[in-house]
Amino acid sequence: MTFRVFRDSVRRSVDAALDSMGLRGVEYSIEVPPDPSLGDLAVNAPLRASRVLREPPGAIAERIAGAISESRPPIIGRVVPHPSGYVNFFADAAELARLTLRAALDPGGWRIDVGRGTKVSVEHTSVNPNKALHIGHARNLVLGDSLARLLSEVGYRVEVLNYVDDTGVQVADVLVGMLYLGMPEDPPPGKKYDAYCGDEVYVRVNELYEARPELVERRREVIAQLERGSGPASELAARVVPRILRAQLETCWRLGAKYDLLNWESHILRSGLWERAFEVLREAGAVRLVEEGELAGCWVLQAPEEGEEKVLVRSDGTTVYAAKDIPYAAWKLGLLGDPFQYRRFAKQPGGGDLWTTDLGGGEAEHPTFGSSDLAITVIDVRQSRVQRFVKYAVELLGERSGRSKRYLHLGYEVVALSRRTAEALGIEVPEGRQFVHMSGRRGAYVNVDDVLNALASRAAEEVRKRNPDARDEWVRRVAEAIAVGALRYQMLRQDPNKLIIFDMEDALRIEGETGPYLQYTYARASRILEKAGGIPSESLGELAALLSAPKEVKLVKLMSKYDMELEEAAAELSPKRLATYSYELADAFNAFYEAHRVLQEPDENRRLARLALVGAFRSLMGRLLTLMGIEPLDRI
RNA sequence: GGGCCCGUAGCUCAGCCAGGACAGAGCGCCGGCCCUCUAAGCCGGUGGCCGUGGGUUCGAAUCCCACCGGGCCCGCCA
Repeated sequence: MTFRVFRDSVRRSVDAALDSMGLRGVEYSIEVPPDPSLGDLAVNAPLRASRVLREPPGAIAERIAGAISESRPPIIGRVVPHPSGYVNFFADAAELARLTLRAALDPGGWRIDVGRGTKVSVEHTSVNPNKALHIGHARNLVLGDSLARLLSEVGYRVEVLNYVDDTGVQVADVLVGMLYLGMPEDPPPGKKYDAYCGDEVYVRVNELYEARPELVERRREVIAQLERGSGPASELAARVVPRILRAQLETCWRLGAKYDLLNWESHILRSGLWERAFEVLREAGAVRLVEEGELAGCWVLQAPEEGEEKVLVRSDGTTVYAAKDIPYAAWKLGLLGDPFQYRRFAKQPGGGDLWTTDLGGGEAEHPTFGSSDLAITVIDVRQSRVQRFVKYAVELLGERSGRSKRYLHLGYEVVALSRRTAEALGIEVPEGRQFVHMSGRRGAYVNVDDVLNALASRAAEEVRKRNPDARDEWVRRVAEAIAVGALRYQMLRQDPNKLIIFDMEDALRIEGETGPYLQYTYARASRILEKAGGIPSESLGELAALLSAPKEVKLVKLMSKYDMELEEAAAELSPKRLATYSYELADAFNAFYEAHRVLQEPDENRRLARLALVGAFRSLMGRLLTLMGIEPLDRI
């Protein structure tokens, strides 16, 4: 409500000026000038108008500026025509500061509601329950969790889902190892259960398939039992899978993620949802039985482009993997009713229950799940093709039921390992390649827990250096928060459609554009406020006018764009923007911090004004960090 | 063969969707700054025919086309 006020005022003033010059209807854009010394906003109307008027842009700029200067609202300061054909506008610094400080310091202020209660489900993480999370999964989790936080902040009702593929090949591999190869169900002492199953059992079993082909047959039987839900493999799975899942969740929670509900593939398989979806798709003519050719006997989905088709039901009557995604997506949007019961699965750190679907007797009282207006699925780009079919199918189901429902695949590129890091792990890197893809089956990956542990011990050194007398418990806790901040920021700042080449040495950096830099800056602000004993709450208006030094003004301006930045980030489903904006803010704060004293400022009013500025910064940075799932720390 | 994504400073990346005023950060490298608000910081310097070639436009890193280089996807696997 602050920079936006300025921008809207500029738009109104320019419209009025154009009107008075007989130029109504000239299209122009409002931009940010390349150099702040030119102005805070620039309008290119003169360039556009010069085509119509056949007059040099510079001259038109002068006329427009003249027309505006006469009567302008207080938020608009100077209006400066530029010979290049722009009219530049300066916000009135005092007015902008007043509005910004007030909004930022008001705990209930700056509420944004573009979601208006629209229900959105965000599915993320969804790691096969047979191994520990590797850093690729971390990218998924961080993207999804940050997006969920962001959407919730701007007024959407968000439901976070985590899909558990408990009937797939990957789980079956682990069960094969335990059932037929004598691998113990319990891990060796000190080994986390998900890491044990993934690093040892899963990898070993996959090594053996080639030498012992009969194991592949065993696996087939295991999968059949899992789908049916009976037999010795199924009984073993009932113990092993939840145990792995809980170990994975420890890592997820460690990273700050929260979920509302676990959706189990086995439940979806037995829910009858697929049969219902299939029925509707067939009636709609989207699915057809192929009569001849290679695909004879298969039911295929025809979509979304001409000639593209995807087999959903094999000629032997079994369904393919993609056919499980469709009923799940339909459930998310409430298109086929709700066949599930629900019960509590776990208590999450920081409060809040994690629920799970159930097919045999849930709890009588439970929140309403599913039935979202928009379903967002966070999965890597390799799934794009399948996701297009899912989107097509489920949106078709929506149309058939006369409801407007949307399905969105939020894709992102995978995380690969740098040559240096891969070689350090003993992974062979082909000549000429700068990176290598991770592979769970081959054991070629970097676990999230290991990265966090390395980061935490690195951070602990630094924290200890600065706080020699602090309690170990405090140092440990702060170092952990810094480790999470570092990893989350790294995963967030990169554009989702760019491959991340993970390098361990690089990842352990906590200087420069990193999460810890933001946390450090936040702590600086916190300490000033702590020592000052509080923020002035009165006469903010007069105090704000004292913030006239360039570095103060620059910081205020950046902060004044908070709501616009959030809305933009939400509209683009781009939590990355939060990372970029936060870094700019921290940068501006540090520049201010180095240039001006706060506590030692001799002029009392100026001191109070700066305190208010620091308080406003701390408040906004704290909110941004929280949205990114990075813990704001008052002291580090 | 078809489709999607990436190519900007030695390295890692912003900026591109909604085209404009000298192309920005971080890391690295060189040189400065702790006089009690945390130097995980700050200031200055170094460094780029924005992959190539066409086109559209008064104007292109940004839009369109072609090409080159790299990645991914195209299974009755999951």
